[in-house]
Amino acid sequence: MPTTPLTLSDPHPASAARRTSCSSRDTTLHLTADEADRFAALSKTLGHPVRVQIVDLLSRYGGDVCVCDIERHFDLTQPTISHHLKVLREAGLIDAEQRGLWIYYQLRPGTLDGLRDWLDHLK
Amino acid sequence: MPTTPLTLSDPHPASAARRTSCSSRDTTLHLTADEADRFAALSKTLGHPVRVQIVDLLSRYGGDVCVCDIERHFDLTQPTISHHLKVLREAGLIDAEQRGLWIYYQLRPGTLDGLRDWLDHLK
DNA sequence: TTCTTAAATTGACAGGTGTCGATATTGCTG
DNA sequence: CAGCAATATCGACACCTGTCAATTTAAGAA
Repeated sequence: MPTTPLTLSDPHPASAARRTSCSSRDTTLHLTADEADRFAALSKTLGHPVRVQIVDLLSRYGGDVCVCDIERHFDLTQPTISHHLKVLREAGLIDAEQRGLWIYYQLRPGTLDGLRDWLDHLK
Repeated sequence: MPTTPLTLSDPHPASAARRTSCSSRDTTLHLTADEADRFAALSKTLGHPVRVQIVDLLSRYGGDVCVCDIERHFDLTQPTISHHLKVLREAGLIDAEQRGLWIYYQLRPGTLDGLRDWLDHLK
């Protein structure tokens, strides 16, 4: 029987003076789960180069941009572009408006504000 | 035989005055493929709430944070946290430094600058 | 009403992602 | 050296993603 009991349950015993110790800082999370989920979802939406280009295009050409003006820039089929637009729409980043046969897209203002602010204040 | 030939090949004929037309703006992409790829890759890396929290934690606690101080905040197994750290490492967002048995992580400065600037100048 | 065109939807498929349990690696300690 | 503790890696598996061809939907135009 050992004279000193095994302290298997405590990974950072203050009593273990011999140990170099990992300093074990008393960190706490400062983002809520909801904030982290939201930032992650928005980031994921921007996680494809075609969607990055579409967002950039809509940003630069302000008003409304027709789907056919988006499609022409990419070497992808029409359903694939339509899929990326749907991903952006469902994330709340862009809005669609139908005029006649055509559908125009525009950036929805404000959606990226939270993510942008978080990135701006990092480090 | 029709007197007016079918113009199947031209989706936006200037001659079709009767047509409302989608205005067909002369848009061009302003991001290079490399920039879009880079922003997308970084965004993808931030596309998981656990990685968002890890980045935020490392940002707030400046210096070095031990893996065990990261793990305690999540209800996930050690290999899963290790996986997320690897994803962040391989994207160049964080750096690891071993001291004794422990491994300390820190945010690598500058990696997110391009993405941040892009977001800042959107719209 | 029928035709045409723009865009969305569907279904399929290959490849990627997140998670875990099990195992390996590495460094300290006795 | 042997044992232990912190972290990484491996292998498996369910689920998600990007892409395309085929089809559908919806809005003019004839």
